Amino acid sequence: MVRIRIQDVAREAGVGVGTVSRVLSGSPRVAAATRQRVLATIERLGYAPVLAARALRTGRTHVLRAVVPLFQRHFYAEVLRGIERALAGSGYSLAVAGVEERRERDHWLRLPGGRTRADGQLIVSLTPSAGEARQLRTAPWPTVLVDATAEGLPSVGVDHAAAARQVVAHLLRLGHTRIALVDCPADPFALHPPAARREGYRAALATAGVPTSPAYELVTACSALAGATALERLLALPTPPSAICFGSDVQAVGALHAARGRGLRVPGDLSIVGYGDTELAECVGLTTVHIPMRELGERAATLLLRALDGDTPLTPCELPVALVVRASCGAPPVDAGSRG
Amino acid sequence: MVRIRIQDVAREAGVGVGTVSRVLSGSPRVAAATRQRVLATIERLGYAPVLAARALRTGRTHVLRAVVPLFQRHFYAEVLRGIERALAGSGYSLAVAGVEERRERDHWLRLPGGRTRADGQLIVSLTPSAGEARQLRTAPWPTVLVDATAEGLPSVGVDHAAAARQVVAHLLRLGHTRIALVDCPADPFALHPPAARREGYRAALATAGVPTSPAYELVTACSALAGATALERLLALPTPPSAICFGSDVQAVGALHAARGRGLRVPGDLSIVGYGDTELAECVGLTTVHIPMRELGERAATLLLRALDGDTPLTPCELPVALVVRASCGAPPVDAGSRG
DNA sequence: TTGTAGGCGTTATCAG
DNA sequence: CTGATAACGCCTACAA
Repeated sequence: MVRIRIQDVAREAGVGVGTVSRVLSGSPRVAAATRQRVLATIERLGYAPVLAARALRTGRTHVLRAVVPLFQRHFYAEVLRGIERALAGSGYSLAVAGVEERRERDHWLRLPGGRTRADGQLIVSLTPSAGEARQLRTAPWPTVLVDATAEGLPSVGVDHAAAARQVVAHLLRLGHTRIALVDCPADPFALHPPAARREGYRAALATAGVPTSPAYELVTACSALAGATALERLLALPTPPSAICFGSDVQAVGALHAARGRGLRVPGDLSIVGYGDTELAECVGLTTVHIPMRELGERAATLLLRALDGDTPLTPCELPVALVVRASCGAPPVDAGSRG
Repeated sequence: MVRIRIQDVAREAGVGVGTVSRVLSGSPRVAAATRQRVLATIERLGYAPVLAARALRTGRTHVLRAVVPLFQRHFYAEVLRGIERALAGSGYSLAVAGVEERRERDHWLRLPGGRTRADGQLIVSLTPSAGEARQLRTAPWPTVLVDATAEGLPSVGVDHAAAARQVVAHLLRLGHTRIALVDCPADPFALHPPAARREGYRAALATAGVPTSPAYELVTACSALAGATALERLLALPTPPSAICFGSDVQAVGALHAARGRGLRVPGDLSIVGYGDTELAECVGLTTVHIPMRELGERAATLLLRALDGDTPLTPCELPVALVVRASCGAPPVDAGSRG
């Protein structure tokens, strides 16, 4: 199996390499008959261009990179899927740079960044520092942030504050007043805990005139175990909450299971709300917030593609979230209501 | 921001490009002092080689491709993570080719295969046809199959038959005799339903002298809804099973939830076993089979790397599975046991 | 141990 | 409209 070069096609078709190249790039400056002949020869010989040569000559690799923290599996799996879909048929291929530790994160967010020179970059759930953002902004290739923002960089995300407000409003409507928040970091490497969700939570309570309490605000890891542990902590409080909003479905399901194991009825004795609307939530009937992960990826990739077409500047976009009401929330128990 | 070439480094360091290249490739034929000087210059100038040029020259792209069906999210997410880990620091980057439809599958399994010319390929959960396998075998670059097998191709997987035998043996030990199997296809594009799990299931029952029944063997989609639907079908049988083995955790959790919604106690009235041991299973206390997805990816990538080092031939490898006993299985209800 | 030159397969520029 | 030819940046003989 010998490799066929553009030269071979040219010789076989009785034309020059330039013509073959023009056919390949869809240039209009080729006679229809010639084009047909060249195309037929390409087909017959099974010619496929060597991308490295093309990349060397043009300076474009036709590779896009996605930098993804591999922790929140449900999230990144769906986002990647969306990206893939947007890229299908675009001529670009996707290089995935998985990030598990700080060193890797820094490596990929620092500019000259790594092995494969990509034509553009998608950064998922990772917040660049001011310095990193500046570098990214002045880089020769575009970067789009997904579920994160940074000064001057295009991004696609959702309004976590609004989402949290919706959740709390729903619980208030059901009659709850003792509502806790168990959050988890979106960016595992962020220096500060996630602020948006907490602000939405506080704002919704403030609007309703319900006092907040530090004891009702926890931040913990994004795992079922952490969710269960947080639940225990809250239940041990002198005045335990009658409803808990979690920062992720995994935590919520872990807590849900733990609560039932303790003999608590959900939603009878305790209401629980997740976040994300992953498959998990659907399986167990968890009320949650739908985060359009797939669309996030798809839109971000589309945006990046557009930037590559020279269609700058890019406008950041924010996708809507929606409360998904399932079976894990109800009215607070009567004894709890009286104490609230 | 101007691009720095190897030439610039050479000039700046007062050496020839050959020397710089030798330093880059770690050749021993460079004086220590010269190497130091070159290294320092590289650092100072922030030089990074243009991979396309290197690829063109050497014929190696240093890109590995993973062909992955994007359906079974839990599975592919973990496998990808394992692959990533194995590749970290290897100098190879990972191009992910997501497969959602038959056309895409065929595209990637057919040889000249697509945009990025990769140095090697990992195919996950997709079974090549005889013809495809032959082509892959004679290809100039190696392919490793993950959770699939094909004549003459190296693979890493698990023994699904043994896994199913373990599950059934466990249920038999608990006293069940009316054991159903709700399976799902591993390869979404396979022409035949998955055979290994079913064979293990049948073999275990046969060994125990328990008759099998076609009505107890279902194959359906890998979703919570499909699991719930299958449950309904089985419960509607004249003699419903007292235990159900599922082909995936998602199905099992869907069924678990549906069963409880129907007022059945699990494990009191019905025992349920999942498959995979995804996060899902842990969250809800599902007895299941641990499939080492991450290790699968890691081993496969390691194998591929070894092949790239010329360390052929590759020996297929099979990773062990293990039953994970949680709370979803118990003894059959007494009335059921008497009828079994 | 080091420098020099040729070529990897394409595309793009320039004459024709 | 088409054909020759010069880069693109790097690696690697080969010569020094």
